[in-house]
Amino acid sequence: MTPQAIALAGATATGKTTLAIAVARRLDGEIISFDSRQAYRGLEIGTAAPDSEERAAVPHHGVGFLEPTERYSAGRFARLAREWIAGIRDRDRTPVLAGGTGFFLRALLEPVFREAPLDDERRGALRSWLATLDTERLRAWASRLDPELPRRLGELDRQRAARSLELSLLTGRSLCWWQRHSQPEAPAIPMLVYALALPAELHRARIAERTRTLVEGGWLDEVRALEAAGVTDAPSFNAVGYGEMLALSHGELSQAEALARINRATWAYARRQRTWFRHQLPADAMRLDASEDVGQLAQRIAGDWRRCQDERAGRQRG
RNA sequence: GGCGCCGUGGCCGAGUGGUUAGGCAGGGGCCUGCAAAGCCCCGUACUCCGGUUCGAAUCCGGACGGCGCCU
Repeated sequence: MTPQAIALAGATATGKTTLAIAVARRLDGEIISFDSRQAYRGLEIGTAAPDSEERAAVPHHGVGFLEPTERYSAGRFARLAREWIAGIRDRDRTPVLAGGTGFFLRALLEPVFREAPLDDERRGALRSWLATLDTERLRAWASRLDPELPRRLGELDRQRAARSLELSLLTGRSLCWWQRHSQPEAPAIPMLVYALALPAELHRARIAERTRTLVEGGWLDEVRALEAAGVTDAPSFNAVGYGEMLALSHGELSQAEALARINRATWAYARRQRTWFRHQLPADAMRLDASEDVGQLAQRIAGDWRRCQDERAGRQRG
């Protein structure tokens, strides 16, 4: 299957943005971010989203386009990304996906099932009601209506229990039923997938450096603007570090303490990403050492891509 | 030199004769529409040496180390 796009997956602070731009430059590409927080307008600084210079150099999609109060999800991302990819290919350019939200990337590689249309109001009402129940209750109820799920996942956490309940209650079919019987929402998109990884010690150093850079880049002002806009309880605001920066702004934390906490939280997040990319990527994903020279990495990726495209051209001729 | 206090896993820190304290840090893992989210799992430590006791991190003695005060 000829790949239709390139995907660069990597944990925070692993150099995806820079590499993506280097690759896009070589292949006349456009970048699609699969990052659940860089998508928000007004959180670009603290999420280390590509800056205006980078975005001027290469067209970007999926960055800074959502209101902080909006909800993003794997399904929504996948629908948007399919359009972006189609558009880029229509323009005879190369889609270069880059990001750290592995779950979003998967929604393209192994599309989620097509769900019966749910009434947003009923769904919202149900969610708020479920939010009031304690975890034990949710878990027991979800397991009763969807007994296969706990067998597969082990003891359910409340987020998954609530999701399962939402489907059982609103559609009369369990999550597992849908997964088995419903068609994928769209065909899978074949991609050349690369996983960027850094040795742990270096990775930690990069994270500390990144935190410092973000603060120097005006993170505090960004957080104050969000507070002034009254969105500190919006879905976007639980991005790493924003709570700490708010506390710093209020004088509840010293700058040193805030930075230390943010580093810890970022590392905890990076660890989860490392685990995801270690086990959840397609088996043919290629591993890259992100400490190598960006130019050489980009060179190699561009070479792989051209080879794939040439093979297709060859097949078509022959 | 004398007197007093203290000595718990990487760190903090409970525990005063017989249950895995706990927190932080660290590591591993899960993941089908909230994913920068939500979860799960992992360390038998008590400075050392003797003694008392059926049994000691917990009591007694000594050594060593730290802190404080005194001369």
